[in-house]
Amino acid sequence: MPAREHTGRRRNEAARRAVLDATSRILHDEGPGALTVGHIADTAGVGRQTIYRWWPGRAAIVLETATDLATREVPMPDTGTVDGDLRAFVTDTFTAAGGRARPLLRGMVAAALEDTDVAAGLARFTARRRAVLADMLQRHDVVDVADAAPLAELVYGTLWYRVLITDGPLDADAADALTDLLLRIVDPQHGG
Amino acid sequence: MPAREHTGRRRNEAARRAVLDATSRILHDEGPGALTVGHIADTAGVGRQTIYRWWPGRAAIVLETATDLATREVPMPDTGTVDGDLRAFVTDTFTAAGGRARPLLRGMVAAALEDTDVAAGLARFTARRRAVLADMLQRHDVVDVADAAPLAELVYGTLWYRVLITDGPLDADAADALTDLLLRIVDPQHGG
Amino acid sequence: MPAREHTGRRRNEAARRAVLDATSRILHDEGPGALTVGHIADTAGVGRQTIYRWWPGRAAIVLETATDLATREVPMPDTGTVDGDLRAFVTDTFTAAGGRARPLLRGMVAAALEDTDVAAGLARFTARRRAVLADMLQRHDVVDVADAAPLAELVYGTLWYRVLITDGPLDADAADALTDLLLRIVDPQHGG
Amino acid sequence: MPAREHTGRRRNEAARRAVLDATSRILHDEGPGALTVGHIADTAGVGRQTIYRWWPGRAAIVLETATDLATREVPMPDTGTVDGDLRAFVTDTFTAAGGRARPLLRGMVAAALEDTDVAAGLARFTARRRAVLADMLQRHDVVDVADAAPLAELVYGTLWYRVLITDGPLDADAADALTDLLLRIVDPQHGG
DNA sequence: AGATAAGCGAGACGGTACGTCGCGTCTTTCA
DNA sequence: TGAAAGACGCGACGTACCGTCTCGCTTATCT
Repeated sequence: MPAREHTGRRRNEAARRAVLDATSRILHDEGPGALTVGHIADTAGVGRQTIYRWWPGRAAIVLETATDLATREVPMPDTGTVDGDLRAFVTDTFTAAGGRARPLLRGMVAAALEDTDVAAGLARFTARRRAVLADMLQRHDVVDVADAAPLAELVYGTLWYRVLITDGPLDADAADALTDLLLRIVDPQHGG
Repeated sequence: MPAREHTGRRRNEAARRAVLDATSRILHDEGPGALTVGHIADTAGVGRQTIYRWWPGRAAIVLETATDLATREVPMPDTGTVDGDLRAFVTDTFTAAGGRARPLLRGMVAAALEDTDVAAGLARFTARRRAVLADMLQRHDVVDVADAAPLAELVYGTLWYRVLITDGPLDADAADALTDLLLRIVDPQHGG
Repeated sequence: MPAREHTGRRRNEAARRAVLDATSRILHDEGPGALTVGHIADTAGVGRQTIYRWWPGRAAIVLETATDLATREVPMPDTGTVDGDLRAFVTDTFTAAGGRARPLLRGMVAAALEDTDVAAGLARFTARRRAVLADMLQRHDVVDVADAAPLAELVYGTLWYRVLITDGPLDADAADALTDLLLRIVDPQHGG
Repeated sequence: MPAREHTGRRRNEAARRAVLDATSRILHDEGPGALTVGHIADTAGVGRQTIYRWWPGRAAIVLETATDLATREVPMPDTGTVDGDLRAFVTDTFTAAGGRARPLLRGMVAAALEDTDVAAGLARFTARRRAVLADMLQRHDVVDVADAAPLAELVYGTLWYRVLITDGPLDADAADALTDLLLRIVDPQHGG
């Protein structure tokens, strides 16, 4: 009586999900030190070889786990104003990153720091996120095209800084405070 | 004729320096993957036990190496204007972090991500750096007390984001661009 | 092209043999001081973990090596007389122990002296050897049952004494001399 | 307040005794695995360097400890008969070796097996003991000169065999049994 | 329908780094 | 000035993971 149906000579999608879930769960519950390939395999109920068949190593698993999760979190807001859109986006982003995803983000950077391929993947992933935010900003004429990218970098710089360095708060209040600050760049009268 | 004088029953300061230097050199020349305790010991010409006698593990060595180095880099500027002081400080900080110290900073975060004690040390270290910058900003009346800390966080957030995530530029130009952006918060007319 | 065929998830018997052979060779060629687990592993072309997977430590390897070897050395003689059988057995035993096996026997005792489990194994091994000799003696009526065991002990006592303490000769002459002495116990007229 | 008076520039005899006593006590109470130079030094209340000033290493300490002890144990009997003298000598020797000295003897062989100098010392020591017994036997005309040495070897062979291999009994009964056996060699009528 | 092929859980394998322990040497400090 | 204290360079210990491999099985696809 197998715990998971065999799929014969086709890749077993359930096994893939089990690996990603196990990775996420281990990082959250037991910390990054417990994230070994063997432990992932055992937790997922999967053979180690199955992991190496589909991922080049532990780092790649973390990257895929994190990107899989992060992509389907932050929707694109449309409130009609820069203020509203930016505030909504930053709030969504911060609360997502500050919650259950936080250990995953930390794990992703740890993986990137010891694997250049993963570092490249992380760079690509974050570039995509910044582009989304920059696009949103440019929809509003008040923001110069030249300003959009730097502003996006300030948002994500603050986010990662708190995730990685200070373990600082990433909630609605933090998002509001940062939004206020950024709006004083976008619209100088704002902070008046 | 020993390569290094014994100091009898006192800690050998030369051995400590050799370990920190070896750590810095390995991170810079061979990358983080080569930073094993055994390799540090060999490079420093030191027994492994000597390392474990004084440091709890590899992570702690990296932390000490980085803090040792980083503390004696950025001097306190005094040009008389916010613009001048901030620009000078950010430029010094960025060029320091963007040069030889970059692999060390990356190593420090890698170490912090796998050791809570080191994470606390890193948090303390970075808090000290932010405080220095915030103090500087507050010397100028144009900056509200409440604004100083957030501004400092934007500076270091950007710095670490580029070091860790995007491997982005950290030079005088990058410092200028960021300074311009921040001055639009400090002094709304500036960006006018 | 691997130097040794993998056997998948079954124990690799070739690796086991390589370890035992390496142990024997090291003890003989380089002495007991060179018998470290790492050196055995390197000589056998085996990972250290493979050794620890199957043996609790160096001592157990030596025990297995020695018993493996010693068991298939001394055949059971059958000349028809006590004199002939005893002489043949002692000669075979002495020449075996006095030749290439000598460093192995010394190593086995060294191992037993630092590991109680190995000591028990050694006791069992030697008891078996004594029993073989005692059985042989009892096949001849001239020897009382009560005498067989003590006589066997005299043989092996002498053997081990020379191996461990005096490094004395263990050859055909030594075997003859001891046999003569023992026969004066078995058959008082003999020495007359 | 030192536990032991310093003696200035002369060797401190009390320290030597403390080391030998500590060695004996550790071997007896904690087993051979606990016999490290550091532990001897601590137990003796002596600096490690003091040990290395007077002994070449751990093995030499064990050798000296054991010879020191063993030499002043077995007196020379004189009952007037071979039977009486031999029985008394073997009994004294066995009970001495079978009691508190047993771990010391085992330690001495362990030391000899890893140090050729100690092995030579042990060979010398045991040769001396055999000579004492052989001399005693030769005082009685019934024993041929040629027989004395082999007989002595049988006695000590049995002793060490039980100490090192079988952990067999070494008491008055064991001594009696062996003596009876040997007397059948010395005097063929004896075993009638 | 039987043969074949690929994925799977399992676990042994050759390696490498870990952190600890003991060795024998060295210098300082104390009495 | 000998001895305690203890740091040092060295190297073996036993453990934990890594990434590779073979095994014995299951299921889908191809003849």
